[in-house]
Amino acid sequence: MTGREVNLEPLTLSAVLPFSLSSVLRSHGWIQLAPCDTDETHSFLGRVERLGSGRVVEMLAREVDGSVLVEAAGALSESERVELGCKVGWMLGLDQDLTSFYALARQEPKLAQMEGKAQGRILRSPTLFEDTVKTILTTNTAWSGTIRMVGNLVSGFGSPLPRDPSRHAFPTPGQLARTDEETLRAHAGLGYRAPYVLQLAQEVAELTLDLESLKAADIPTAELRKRLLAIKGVGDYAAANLLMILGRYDYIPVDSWALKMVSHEWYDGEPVGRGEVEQAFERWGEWQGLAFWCWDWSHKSPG
DNA sequence: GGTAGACCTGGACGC
DNA sequence: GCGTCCAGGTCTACC
Repeated sequence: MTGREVNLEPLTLSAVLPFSLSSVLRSHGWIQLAPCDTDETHSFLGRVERLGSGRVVEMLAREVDGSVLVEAAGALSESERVELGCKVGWMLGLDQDLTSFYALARQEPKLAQMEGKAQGRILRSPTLFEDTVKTILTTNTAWSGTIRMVGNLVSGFGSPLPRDPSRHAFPTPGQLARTDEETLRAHAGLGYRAPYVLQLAQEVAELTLDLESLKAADIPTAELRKRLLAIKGVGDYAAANLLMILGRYDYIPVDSWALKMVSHEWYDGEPVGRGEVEQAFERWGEWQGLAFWCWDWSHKSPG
């Protein structure tokens, strides 16, 4: 990221401690997906963001003395500043309090490092819509495929940054809803996932699906999971992944990587199934997804 | 409720 | 360079 013109009116956000920006950015691969941006040391979160007004801005968040400083290129109105602050606060989980989990994690050598490193927050997108699309695009493909598909969506359908039209924001539901299945399938390279993404975008754009309300829905995790599973293209793995993003850790996103890790951790590399993964973390109850996610695995997977 | 096959793409591999 | 095989979750049809 070069030639960044970030200035004017920085916004300071406080976080529930302990907090580490680099720990959040390293929490999973989302930071590698467009339109997010960082450096090798994960010292900042950069992003091209489309605000509610339709204005597209370049934002940058840094950690300064345990707080988060948010800057945008160009002056923002007060409402735009509030919106940007809310988005960054949600993305970084600044109000998440993991105190009770850390108390349990201290007793487990494989998790004891978490509190000291301020681990446990999982990087989110500003909207659950974006996270759902990205999660669908992680299924049944290699990570390189996910990067490619998300990149195609952003560059092909997202609003361009005025001062650098080669960079784009993540497309809104309306922008994706206006395209068609064949374009998503062939040109964006989504393959069979195209109808899933298109249907999701159309339902959100037409307000028949209120995804964002699930962020604060005061309902049991099992009910929340049911609603996520009702989305075409979202199965057990994707639902568990989205629940983790929503701060619900009752389910484990069991994918092929999870099976491999558990196999090497407890079964001498012998093949295991979903049951063995769930059994391994059952004792963590409402925190099992987070314990799984942050586990210090003995088997180090390449990449 | 469980299972098999199809879906789509990129990468690895053999020729 | 080309063809084949495989990995990766979810959906649908079927039992």
